[in-house]
Amino acid sequence: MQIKKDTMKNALLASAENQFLLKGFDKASLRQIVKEAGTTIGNFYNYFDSKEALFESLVKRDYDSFVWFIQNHESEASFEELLKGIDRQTLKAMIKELLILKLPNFSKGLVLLFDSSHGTQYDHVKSMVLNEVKDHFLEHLNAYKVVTISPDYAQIMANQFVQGFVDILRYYDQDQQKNLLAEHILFYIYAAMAIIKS
Amino acid sequence: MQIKKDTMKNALLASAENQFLLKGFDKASLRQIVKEAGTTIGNFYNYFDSKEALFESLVKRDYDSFVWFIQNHESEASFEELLKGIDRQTLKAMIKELLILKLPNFSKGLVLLFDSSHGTQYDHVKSMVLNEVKDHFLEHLNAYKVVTISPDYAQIMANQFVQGFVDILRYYDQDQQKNLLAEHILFYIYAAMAIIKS
Amino acid sequence: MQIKKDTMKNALLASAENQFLLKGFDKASLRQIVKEAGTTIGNFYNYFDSKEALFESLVKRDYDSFVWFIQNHESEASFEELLKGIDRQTLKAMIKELLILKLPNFSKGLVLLFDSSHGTQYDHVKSMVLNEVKDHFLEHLNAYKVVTISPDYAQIMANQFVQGFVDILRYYDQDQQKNLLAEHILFYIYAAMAIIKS
Amino acid sequence: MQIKKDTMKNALLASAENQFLLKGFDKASLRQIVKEAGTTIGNFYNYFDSKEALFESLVKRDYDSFVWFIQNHESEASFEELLKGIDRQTLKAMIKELLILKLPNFSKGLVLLFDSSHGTQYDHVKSMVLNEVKDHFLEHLNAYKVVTISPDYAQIMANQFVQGFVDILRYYDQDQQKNLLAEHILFYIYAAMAIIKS
DNA sequence: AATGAATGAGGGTTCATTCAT
DNA sequence: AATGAATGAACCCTCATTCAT
Repeated sequence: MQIKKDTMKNALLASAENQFLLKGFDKASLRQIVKEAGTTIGNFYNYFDSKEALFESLVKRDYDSFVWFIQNHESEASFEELLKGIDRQTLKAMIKELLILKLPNFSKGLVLLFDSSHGTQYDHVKSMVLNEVKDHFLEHLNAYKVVTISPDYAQIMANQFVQGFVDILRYYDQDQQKNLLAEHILFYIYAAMAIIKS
Repeated sequence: MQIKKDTMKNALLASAENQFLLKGFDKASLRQIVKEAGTTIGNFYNYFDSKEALFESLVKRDYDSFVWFIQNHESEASFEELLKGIDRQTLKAMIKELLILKLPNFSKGLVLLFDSSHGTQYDHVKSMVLNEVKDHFLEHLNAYKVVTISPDYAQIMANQFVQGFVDILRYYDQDQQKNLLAEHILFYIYAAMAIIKS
Repeated sequence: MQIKKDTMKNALLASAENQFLLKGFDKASLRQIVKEAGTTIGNFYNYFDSKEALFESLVKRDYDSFVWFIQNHESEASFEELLKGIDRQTLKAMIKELLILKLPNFSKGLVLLFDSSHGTQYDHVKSMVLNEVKDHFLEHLNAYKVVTISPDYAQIMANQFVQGFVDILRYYDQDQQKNLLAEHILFYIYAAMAIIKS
Repeated sequence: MQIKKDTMKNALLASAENQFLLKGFDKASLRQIVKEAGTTIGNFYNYFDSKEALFESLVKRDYDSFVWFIQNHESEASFEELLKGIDRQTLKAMIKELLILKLPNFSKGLVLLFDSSHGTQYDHVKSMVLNEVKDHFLEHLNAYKVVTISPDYAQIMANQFVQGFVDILRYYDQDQQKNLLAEHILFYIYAAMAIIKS
């Protein structure tokens, strides 16, 4: 019984993830989700209380991981030190190691959270994170008295950074994610350094 | 009760722009749009043939400008030459001048085109442009034999670049746009140069 | 002024006749009618009080003629006498002459009255006439003690007869109408005679 | 509140048949249909995919039967032979037997098909059949060198014949249909013979 | 005489959710 | 655990009609 139940629940979660990623929360239709999972509308409500609860199920674990990460990550002040005279390849390897150590393993939940949550209680998460990231950027830039980047563009930069982050989670599996994330972070570090030196 | 034609039409266009930007084409409801414009659904159809025609009205001019720009812009090969020994401030000024000369004045239409057109005939525009930009990036990178950036990340970079571009158009008025766009382009040039040199 | 007014009114009547014949009263749209007449919805109401009044204008004269004809036509008892030994060609010519003398000149108004009046006050006309014709048929058949035709079929026959009558008015101009109507009546006379004799 | 599935579906089909016969496909409203069936619009879509699918449900079987009949009916050339010297009663009995053998049992579907299908995919059926019947008439008339019936009137005759056919299906149950159809056909045979002999 | 803006009711359809079975 | 019937609100759109200009 228990096994049977989980099979159905997982099928629903899988087709929901697919539909939510494809169309977003609001435009994904329950009818399509249950059809893809091979069951009926009525039965769906034996497993989840609502469409929103279904979304929450997909997102909760990643959301919690993410909140934990945000609250516990230490400043990567060390990064700047690493920059002196270290070649690109080595630096990238170090970043990757750090990511593997510190970054939780995210699944598609985080993508849903950022790009498909319009209409849910998680609606605000993306803009919250964006602000966080923007402040982080501004802090670093101020530390180096980089007046060459306007606060306006810092906001835009933050949005781009997050967009890249989400794209990596969206389109690549966990093997490739850490690699691309390292490349991603490196891109911003190099860019920042180049501007600082200019 | 009789309102001059253009007044009502503009009110409809304004509230439509607002709603489309907020919720996207599909999720924006005519009822909300006409309510915001202070009229009724029936009257809406005295001004526009359909919801899609309304969207097109908001988007057409920018779309045409954009297509013209894409087809007529010359390669900015000159950019690379400019990099040798020119200081940041001067370079940014030069880019800004180029933008003022070559880039059409876009309004929010382009933002709608890129971020709110799901469900319309312009659905495909964003992915087309993304591909174009990605190819452009790959071309430049290949020219310098930059093997340090993976093709996968080039795609992600393209998406970020466009995202930044759209954000600038979305949140800033035309006075600030050219300035921020110059900063935006400069950011990618510096980043690219730093990576090439690494 | 007067001339101008009539021109517009006639244009409206013409396009209305066209649309009503094409789609029937209910499904013909005022928008299409005024468009075809080269004017606007608002202006339409300077000429007619309502859609129904427009229909009435098209139908009134024929309706009155028809009512007058129904009430004043004498029994064509003479028809039966004519049958004895008269050849077809002569008979048809005589019927045609009678039609020319007695039958009003109908335009498309009668067609509208019969086949396009669903939703108007003339809705009932067709069934009224059908009953009249059916009774007429039954009367003649009873006179000859024709038990070979069931009352049920008399009703059906009446409907067919009227259908043929309307088709002739609908698809042919006034030159051909009298000719075809004679052929039509002759058809029923011959059929009746054949059955009586059988 | 739960009604067994077939009960509701049949109620919907019944009220739909009623409304379609009364007003035709386009003018019949789903709201009225569901009201008559004692349910709601939303529930209607649990039973049928669309208004058109509902119509198709009412019409499909008769349409298929009819197409089969049209394609497989052999020329009734034998009819003419039967005419020589056979009395009316016997002839009618023979026709009726033939109908019972060869003609499918039609319900109201065929009536809908002919008289209420404007706006559906079956829109063309009636005019197709009319042409078929007209050609059939012309063929027989030509065979006997009947120049006394004009091609114009053959068309009108065809329309009347079909009208009678549909009326019989519309207003009578299956017991009476075959009987009246025999009478109907006989009427046209006698009429034709009388004209030929004239 | 003419325009077209404004209204309100109704058209077919989709949706998430509830509930009897 | 599973079915799908039932609900009611919302979707985009069309209609005849009214009225200010």
